[in-house]
Amino acid sequence: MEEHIQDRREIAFLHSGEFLHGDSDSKDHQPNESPVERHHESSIKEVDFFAAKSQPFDLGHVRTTTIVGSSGFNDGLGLVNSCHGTSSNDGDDKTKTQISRLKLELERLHEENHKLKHLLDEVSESYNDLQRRVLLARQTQVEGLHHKQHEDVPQAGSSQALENRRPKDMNHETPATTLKRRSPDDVYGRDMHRGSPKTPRIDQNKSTNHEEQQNPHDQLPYRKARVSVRARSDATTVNDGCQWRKYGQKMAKGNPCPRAYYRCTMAVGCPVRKQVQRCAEDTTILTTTYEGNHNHPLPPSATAMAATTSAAAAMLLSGSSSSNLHQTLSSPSATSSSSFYHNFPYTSTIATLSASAPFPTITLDLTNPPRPLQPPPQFLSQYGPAAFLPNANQIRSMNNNNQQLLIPNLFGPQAPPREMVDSVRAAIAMDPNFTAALAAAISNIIGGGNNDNNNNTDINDNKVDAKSGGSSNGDSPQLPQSCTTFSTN
DNA sequence: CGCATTTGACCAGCGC
DNA sequence: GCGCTGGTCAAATGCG
Repeated sequence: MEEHIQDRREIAFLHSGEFLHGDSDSKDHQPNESPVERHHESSIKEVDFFAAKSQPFDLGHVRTTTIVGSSGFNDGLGLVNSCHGTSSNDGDDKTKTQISRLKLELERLHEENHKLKHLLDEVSESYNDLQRRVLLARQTQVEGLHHKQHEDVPQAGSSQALENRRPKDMNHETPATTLKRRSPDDVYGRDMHRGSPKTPRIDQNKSTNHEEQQNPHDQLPYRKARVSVRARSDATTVNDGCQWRKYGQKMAKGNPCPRAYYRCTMAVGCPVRKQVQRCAEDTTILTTTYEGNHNHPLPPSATAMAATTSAAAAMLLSGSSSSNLHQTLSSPSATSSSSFYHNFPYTSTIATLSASAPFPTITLDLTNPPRPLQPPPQFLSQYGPAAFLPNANQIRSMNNNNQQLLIPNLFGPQAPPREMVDSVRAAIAMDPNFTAALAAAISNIIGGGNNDNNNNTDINDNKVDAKSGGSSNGDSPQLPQSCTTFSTN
């Protein structure tokens, strides 16, 4: 992708004829350099190349071509005819000169692109950091509000009870990479010390706590929410564009199928983990539960789903319990939202979060066939047609013990992740509290180089693109946990 | 030989 | 306190 842009840019440059104007755009890089110096440098470049390529030509020839080349004409081949008294060999050499100039320009442009890429990375990083702070501020604000509103009437078993638990977890429990016990930093530390003598865990916990006290940002409950994806697959795991390493397997209670534990190995210390388990009732259904946030650039095939699940997790963590969501959806006072939800086919059956669930979990059910429906005009204009492609299904509540908040079957099993992204984004958009999360997701897609082609093809070719570091999700700590990737098999 | 997977042991949280 | 369960570790094993 980036190569394409680079090539296009270079081709455009060549077509523009600007390369014949000496180093016209080298001003950008060396603003303090005088025109004389630039011209001189241009000549030197040519002389050096010539010296290397063809010795017999004298400097006068070279200077002549340099002057002509700098004069502004944009027909390189015309140079041969315009030179008096030159032989056909001279013409060939001058053509070679032009080619060499082009090559030099290409090299310079490659270099420039590299610099720009680096600059873009820095900007993205700053942007992500800022975004994370905004999310943190919003989250803190919302949680403080909820605590004030409900501290007199704590309701066990309600989603609010779960909400109230969160600050406690934030302060006294590590964000637990291992879903409970450990922080991402802890994991990183362990990985870094792999092979060294095992240290007592209590010491590790101490150091972790110390780090958390020093870094309040690390206390974000980034690992408190999970995103589950239910999809039909015969493979042992879904192909989500990331590289995973299995580190454990357990027999879970109430399910004859073992649960496998994977950790992301695309980067050292990446805290993202996933659990894969087949459904007991229907073994063709594979449930993949993601948790954590990638701390490394993602391949293009992984970016879309990462944004989706990040947004979903952000929805859970932004202070919006499912009850709030329910309220938002059903409230007549919710102007645009309610009007939208009257047309939204799967909003009426959103399940509620229960305190029985150890973590707020949002489930994307991809197992049911799609059902055609008509999007409301305002939705189309706001979110685009992709958000309402005819693969959206009605929400269904799962009657399992986890009492998960369910996003309904939004997509068919072979639906492109982009559609998933858009649909989930649309669902999330309905709660005002999700704005920050939504912004994070959208910016992730836009800024992360999300491209539809990649996503759409990757979902079909079923190949892990783990080695390609193309699109950059950037360091995405701004996104709440459960930043994941996914594509169906 | 290096890396990934397997698998039994271990640990922490939770309910009784 | 005890047992159950979920989750992780790490040595053993398999594979290319």
